[in-house]
Amino acid sequence: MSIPKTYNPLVTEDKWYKHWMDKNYFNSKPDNREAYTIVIPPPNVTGVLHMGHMLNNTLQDVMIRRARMMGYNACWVPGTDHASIATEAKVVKKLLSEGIKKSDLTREEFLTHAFEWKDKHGDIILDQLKKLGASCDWERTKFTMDKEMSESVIQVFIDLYNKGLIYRGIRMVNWDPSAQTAISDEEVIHREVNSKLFFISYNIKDSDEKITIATTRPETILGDSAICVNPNDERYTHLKGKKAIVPLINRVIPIIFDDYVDTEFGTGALKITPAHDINDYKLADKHNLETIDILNDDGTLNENAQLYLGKDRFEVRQQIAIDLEKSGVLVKTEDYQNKVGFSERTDTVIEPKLSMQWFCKMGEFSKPALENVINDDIQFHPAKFKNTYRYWMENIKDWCISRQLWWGQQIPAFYYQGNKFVVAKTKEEALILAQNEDPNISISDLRQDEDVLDTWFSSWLWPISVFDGIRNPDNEEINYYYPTNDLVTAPEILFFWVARMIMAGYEYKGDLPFKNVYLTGIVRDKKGRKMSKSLGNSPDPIKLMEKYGADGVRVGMLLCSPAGNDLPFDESLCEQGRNFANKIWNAFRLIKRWEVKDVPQPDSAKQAIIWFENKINKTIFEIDKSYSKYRISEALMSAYKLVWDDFCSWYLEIIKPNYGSPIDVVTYNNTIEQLEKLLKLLHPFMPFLTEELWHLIDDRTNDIIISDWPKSKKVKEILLDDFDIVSEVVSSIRNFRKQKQVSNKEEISLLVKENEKLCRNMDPVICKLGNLNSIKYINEKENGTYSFMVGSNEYFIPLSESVDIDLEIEKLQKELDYTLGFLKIVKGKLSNAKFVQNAPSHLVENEKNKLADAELKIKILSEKISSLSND
RNA sequence: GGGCGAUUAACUCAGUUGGUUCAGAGUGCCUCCCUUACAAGGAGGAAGUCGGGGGUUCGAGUCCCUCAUUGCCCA
Repeated sequence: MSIPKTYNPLVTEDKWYKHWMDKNYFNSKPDNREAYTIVIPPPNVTGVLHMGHMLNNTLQDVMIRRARMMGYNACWVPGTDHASIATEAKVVKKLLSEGIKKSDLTREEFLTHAFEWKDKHGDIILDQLKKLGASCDWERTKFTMDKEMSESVIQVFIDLYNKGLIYRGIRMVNWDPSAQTAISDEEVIHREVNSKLFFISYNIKDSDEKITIATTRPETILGDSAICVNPNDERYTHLKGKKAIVPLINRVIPIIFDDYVDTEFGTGALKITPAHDINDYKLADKHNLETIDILNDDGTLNENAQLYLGKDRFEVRQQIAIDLEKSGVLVKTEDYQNKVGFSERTDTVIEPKLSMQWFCKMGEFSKPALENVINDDIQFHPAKFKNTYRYWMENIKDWCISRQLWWGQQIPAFYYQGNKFVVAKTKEEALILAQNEDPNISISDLRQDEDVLDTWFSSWLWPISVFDGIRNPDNEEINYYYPTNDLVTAPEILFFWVARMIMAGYEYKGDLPFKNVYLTGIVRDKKGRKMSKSLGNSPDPIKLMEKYGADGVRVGMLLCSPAGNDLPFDESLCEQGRNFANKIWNAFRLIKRWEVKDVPQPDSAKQAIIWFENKINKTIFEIDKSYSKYRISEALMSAYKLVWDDFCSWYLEIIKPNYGSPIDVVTYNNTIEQLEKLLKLLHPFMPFLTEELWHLIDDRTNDIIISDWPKSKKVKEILLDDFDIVSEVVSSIRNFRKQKQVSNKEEISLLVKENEKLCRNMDPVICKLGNLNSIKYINEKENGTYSFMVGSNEYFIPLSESVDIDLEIEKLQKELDYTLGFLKIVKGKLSNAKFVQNAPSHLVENEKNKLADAELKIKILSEKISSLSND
């Protein structure tokens, strides 16, 4: 059989993914095994796969594949969310390009278009995940607007309303004039921008005096209902009881006093615009001021503003500055940096706006949600996020859950007789409730709330609703799969989503939704910028996978991604991943090309097997430990080094038969056994390559994806230590060959003066790797040789040519100096009475051993130097 | 402004309850080698005052204080 020199992932990946699907390995059904469950953080239906998804889903796939191999009933539930704002915006835009305006459509017509769009584009991202190798149970794929998912959402809304946890109220909300909807605090991104501070003077009524205020939003003076100063500010105390006149529109407003005002900022006089600033609103409430809303929903000015009717707020900001200047009331402008809120979805400047919205009370929910994270019932990895979480939970505010959109679950509130309303699942049920209030009401009097619910109001139920645990709280699936095990997500949505799922979990299941939360880093480019579509600095994951193979990209992503730390992505990481795949491929090629014969097993091979079995056992132990601490990149690195360094560079080199010679059966079989273990350890990271090799090793029907995860056995540490000495001896021999330009092909011999006990079992290994014809043990040092030391033992290689004595002495002197320095430190410790008294006895003992070793070594080195000097 | 982190080699990061030769890994860099699995490779090598300063301790990368720099969250 001829095997290509380089591994070609393209031909194997699709083949094996299809095979796994055909065998239905990803599918899970409740049985008597223990469940291991992950629910995917549902990507946005409008999304295409980006590097963040790659990282996130690779991690989930690693966890789920390992769990599957460990014998759990592994279930990874995939799906998407409906992303109301983003999707609606996309659909509106698409319709507009076809000449259709949203306002010309009925709600039903619009939703038909939206679902058409979803059917066409909504699953792109899920198909892309298949390329990555994601072993999701695709039969369970959910969408947050599926019928049963929506029913769960509505049921929860009604339930919370009936419990008094959902209410309707006028509040200052974050208004997105572009999407024309309210959004939650969490969807507002505050950014520092360069703006201007406008100083505007207001006349005082019945006086020649003026009062000057400073604002970054001059257009809002049209909505002013007071000017506020600090009662302790002596500049203004005489204005008590006076009124000011708003420039341009000449509205008369009171001057009020409140110590909220910072005397240092601006002029110390603050204009109050209750309808458009949250702090002003609070002051207005306190001082009973009028509220004048000057903005339309699209961000243009309305008739309350009196001027600039129908013009956009930013246009007005420019114009009003000119007009104020003309009127001589613009005192000055200053450059100013301030933070401005932008919509996460549309990147439009958010306007604080008073409006009637639906809110969900958070106070009660936050208690168990906080407590169970603090006490580690739910563990965060890394734990540092507990602090951030605690802070948020302790300062939590009610959640604005209504959105002025069509794409989403319509709020099940039915109005009648103006603002009276009832909350019910259907209009028919609502009618019964309404008739309790007023028997004369007919169904045609009922009008359903136009708004939909926030998308997060769907996704906070995700771990429950994907198993239908809201509608059927005691069904077999929810009882089996819930609580789920691990959640992998980005810290950015810790509050949006993770916190709220925890709340919903305790509310609706009385239990945590997941036991562990693994928070990934943010994928950044080389310059440290977050990868984003708008910056265009993100590589296309699909192209990366075509170039380096899915396995290569998976490894590349994981190599440098410790939990919670940002990942400065570089394509070279994927290259490293691809190279690793190729390395394993070639190790296999080497083994496979050997001719296997019933010949005696060389001692070197026998020893190598004993050593490598120990090494692999120790590494399995370490890998399992890393997994248990969610240090996935550490687990990968352990496996990487085990394969590359220990298996390829050491083990295979030892057992490799001479060119053209056959290998003995025992060694061969053992090597295959070890290789299979390695492939299993690698499978979660590199599913495609490992499945391919698994079947190239042997034509078999069982697959590696469902094979048993290797179990670590007891490790004989002493064997590993002995091998460390061997590798040091071999390295020294290689150095010798390099320095003296002695070819590897030329056999040499080695003499050993054993000053401290040496394990000789491994000598055949040294002979093999060093290409030695013999190792002889001697009692006296040999002159005229190249020499080196490992520990306190001396090694000599006889030379045909003469030795550079000065160089040898220099080398020895260097080592002697180092050892003397070391001795000094050890002696210092031991002569310190307090150390000897206070330190644990094993440490003192250790220092004594170090002292003895160092003294022996110094003695040997000194002798060598003096004998060389005398020659 | 309030809160929480971070600072260890050129880069990205480990370093557990303070205690072995503890200053590490991977990448990169430098030297040599197209040797018979792999140049997508092999064999070697250099590289850090653990951000600065103070303190606790027999002992500090690790604990405390302080300063500097920097990131994130909230207002």
